Amino acid sequence: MKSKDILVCEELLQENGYRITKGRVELLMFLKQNKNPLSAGDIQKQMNYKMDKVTLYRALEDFATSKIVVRVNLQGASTYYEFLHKDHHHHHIVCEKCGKIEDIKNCNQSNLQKEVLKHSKSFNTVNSHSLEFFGICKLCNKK
Amino acid sequence: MKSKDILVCEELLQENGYRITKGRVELLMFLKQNKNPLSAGDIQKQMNYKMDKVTLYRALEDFATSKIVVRVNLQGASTYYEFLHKDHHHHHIVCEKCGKIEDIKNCNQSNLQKEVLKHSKSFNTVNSHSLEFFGICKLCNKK
DNA sequence: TAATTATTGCAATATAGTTGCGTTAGTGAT
DNA sequence: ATCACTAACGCAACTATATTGCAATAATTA
Repeated sequence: MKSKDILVCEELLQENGYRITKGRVELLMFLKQNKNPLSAGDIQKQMNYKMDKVTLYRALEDFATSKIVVRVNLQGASTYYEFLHKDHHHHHIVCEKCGKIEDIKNCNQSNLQKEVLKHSKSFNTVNSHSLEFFGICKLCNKK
Repeated sequence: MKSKDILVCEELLQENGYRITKGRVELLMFLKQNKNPLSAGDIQKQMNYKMDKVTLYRALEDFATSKIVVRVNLQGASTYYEFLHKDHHHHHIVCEKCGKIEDIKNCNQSNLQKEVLKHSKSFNTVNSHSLEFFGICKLCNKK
């Protein structure tokens, strides 16, 4: 019998018009179970199911377009990906020494975006925003 | 006689312990006069004074460390750089169609960062944050 | 002016992400 | 079940972004 997680992921794929392939189900499960944002490289290394990087990038691109996953821009070279748990909109704070990431949950999204529109001259639509904090975690500060 | 801009840039270099070289002065002037965040590629193409990309990256790295310039993470492959005009802390909204960038000035920085510390379990220091909005500008919306 | 060393440019390399294309395998219709 | 259609896949090659090592150059200090 299939686990609930598999079923949820398969449904997500179907709802968005994708085929239910082993690779995409595994990828979604992996992202869903991972609390932190992960780069494509992280995913390739850490996921048990192995897929070509091209396949991985194409799947991530599709998932981002369909808003199944969120792209996160932190400092550094690569883009990070995070499963989108609905009604859990959040941001991150990253430790500049050890890379630790914590979620920041209090973000009044619609207020923030309304404020922007109130002050903007040339924009009348805000689709998304990224908000990330950079600092030093308590552990690194002790050292 | 030297322009005021040159003098300001030379002073910035000196204050931060860098040598006053043609390249670094030209680069700082170029960034200072450019209102939008620019990628390393943009800078190489648009700046009259030509420098090797390695030299450029090393200068930008130094300037970011000394907080003479700010690194901006937008969507897309490259890091953007912006001259740091003191007391003009701001963020950006980027048009997802045409790439137009507008500054967003109302950001209560210290409030935002205090809020984060209030809610964070494992952090006690916030050094910086990035906040970028993505949407569609009025012109693109008309089309 | 000489000594010191930051800065520069070149070549090579690393890392992230993309494109083209032929093959494989889900899906929906028969 | 089988077939036709085409999304998804994997490989090779490629592009873009950024970094490292090293020898040459030039800004600064003594």
